Amino acid sequence: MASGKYGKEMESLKEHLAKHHLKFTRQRELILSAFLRQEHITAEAMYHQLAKADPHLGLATIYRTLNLFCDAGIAQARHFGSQTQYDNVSHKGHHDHLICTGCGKIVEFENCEIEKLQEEVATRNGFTIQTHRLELYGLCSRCRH
Amino acid sequence: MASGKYGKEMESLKEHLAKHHLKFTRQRELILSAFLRQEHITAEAMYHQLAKADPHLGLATIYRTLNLFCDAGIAQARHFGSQTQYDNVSHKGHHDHLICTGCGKIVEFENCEIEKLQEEVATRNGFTIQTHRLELYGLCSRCRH
DNA sequence: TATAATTTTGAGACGGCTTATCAATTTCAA
DNA sequence: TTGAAATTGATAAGCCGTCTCAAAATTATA
Repeated sequence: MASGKYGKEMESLKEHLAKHHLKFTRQRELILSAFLRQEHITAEAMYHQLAKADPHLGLATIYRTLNLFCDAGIAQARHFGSQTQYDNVSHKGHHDHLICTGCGKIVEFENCEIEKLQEEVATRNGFTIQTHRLELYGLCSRCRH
Repeated sequence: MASGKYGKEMESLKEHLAKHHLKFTRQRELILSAFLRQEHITAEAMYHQLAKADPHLGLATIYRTLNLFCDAGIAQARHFGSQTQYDNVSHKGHHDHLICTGCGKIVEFENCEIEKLQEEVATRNGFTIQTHRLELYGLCSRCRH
């Protein structure tokens, strides 16, 4: 099965495409393969990164495709400064962000206890968690001075 | 003392103005009074809200002033969607959100244990938290069936 | 108080990031 | 294979926030 090539993300994408009568294209496959190698990336960065693989790939297509990934639950958009970061949910599943409001530095962290408490909160409210977003904004040690 | 009218925020602002040789203006007072009534607001929303009080107040002035509040520690900018939300720092009773990906239902919750763990994570990484954002995405009990 | 120096304002121009448009191309089901 | 439907690339358009600058307001100085 060709779709096994990129693992569960490809499955998620194909499922989403089928469900919404969308098509599987060369560009979408290319962008997915590149995206899965990242923890998070901007559309612009991906545009430059893929310029060699396909010089004609348009920036609009990258934006559209990354947004498609968000709809399919593979990516998650995060706004910082004036740009949008597209996070790889599979990497992210267990890592959240500490974001310095001074210099923009981003530190990733994991905390099982927090995740466990999140599950409890969800269960208490009758929810089944699919994904989450936790961002702590503050000043890093350097910017505090 | 006239500056007591809006409490400690006015003190913070005047202190900041004095320190940086900036001036206290009618517009800054107006915008501060409106800002303090909000938990968070966008520049655009404030523009419309103040249109009656002062039809000539410019949008640029609102942006400049909200950014000034950030510098003075009264407000905190946070990017949400394509817009910037200016959070009122003095309102720290912030709640987090459970969001149903099926029907869009939003449930607010608070969890002190999670907050405590967040503080720990931040401290361990040398950060001082100013604010945070926690969103749990999943299916509510109704949408799961 | 009058005057001078400095800052702020408002209106609109501008720039960066993202989305919309549309003709040509590609995909996919029949 | 064929035709309907979706996608693409190029670029125009849009949105948000900042910058510019002359006029106005505020503060310091005399």
